[in-house]
Amino acid sequence: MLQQTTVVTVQPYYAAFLARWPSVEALARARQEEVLSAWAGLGYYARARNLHACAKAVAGTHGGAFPDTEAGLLALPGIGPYTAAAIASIAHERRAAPVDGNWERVVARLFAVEEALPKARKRLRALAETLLPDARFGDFAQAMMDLGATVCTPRKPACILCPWRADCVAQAQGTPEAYPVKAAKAARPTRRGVAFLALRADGAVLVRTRPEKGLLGGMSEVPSTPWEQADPANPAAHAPLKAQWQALNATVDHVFSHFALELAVWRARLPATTPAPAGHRWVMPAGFGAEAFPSVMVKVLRYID
DNA sequence: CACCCGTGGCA
DNA sequence: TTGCCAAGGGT
Repeated sequence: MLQQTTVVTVQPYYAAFLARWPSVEALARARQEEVLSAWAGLGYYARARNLHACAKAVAGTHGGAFPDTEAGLLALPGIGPYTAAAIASIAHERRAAPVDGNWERVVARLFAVEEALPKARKRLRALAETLLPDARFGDFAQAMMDLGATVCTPRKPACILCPWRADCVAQAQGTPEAYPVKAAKAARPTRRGVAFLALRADGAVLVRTRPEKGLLGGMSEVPSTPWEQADPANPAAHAPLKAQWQALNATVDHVFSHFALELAVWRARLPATTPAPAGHRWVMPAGFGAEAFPSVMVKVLRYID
């Protein structure tokens, strides 16, 4: 959960997950829809699918115990170099360097690495390994992350408090904030679409499940046109059913990792007897909690009134 | 290797 | 308001 996500954001989700699935076996037995609905709002939903797959792998082929080596951990779904090293060092007290964004920043400043991220990643990792102590690997891993989070911060680092002040090349240069150097980011394009809010007389809303992979994979959504650079040419052609669609005087704005979305909302009211088209289902608001609505869809659903 | 993949808080 | 940033991983 903490991959690219802050502790404050993760906290309530983590507590809810442990309460609902107290063991790896329990999580392995869960259905993916349950896991995704419990993850809804956290983002990067492939993590939820991978976590579930990981639980199944550990419960099934490892007899319920996690591997205790970096290589063994790395073979599990959702566990990459960082997480494998984090578990190996913190849980198993093995000599490993979980190089996260904090480590990268600390190391980049210590050695005044001029190469820009993300290309510098391999170099930073190699430099990080040279810092590893001969004992207390778990403590060291967490100390590095906490040093980056509280002292060697992205802006206004508290160098005066840093135990490595005397060894830090960037500090000696007087420009610690100049590191790590980062490559220019590509501009974030805007995509547009129309969302179709079909409301049945009994209060049910028409919903479908997104494809298993890709953006918001496996999550629930209100049907919509494709999201593309240009305004949708003929939105009605993508409507899930024939109805008196009313274009609302409002748009939903949402920012994803690599594009911004402007979603117009069209709404229609239908008789309580209206059947759900193929691939769709009617869901009462009381059932929304069991759905895996990503944040953008929560915004769309505000226009139910 | 480059790109894809969410969300919310904060300066 | 805009951009940055957060305990990265998969393909």
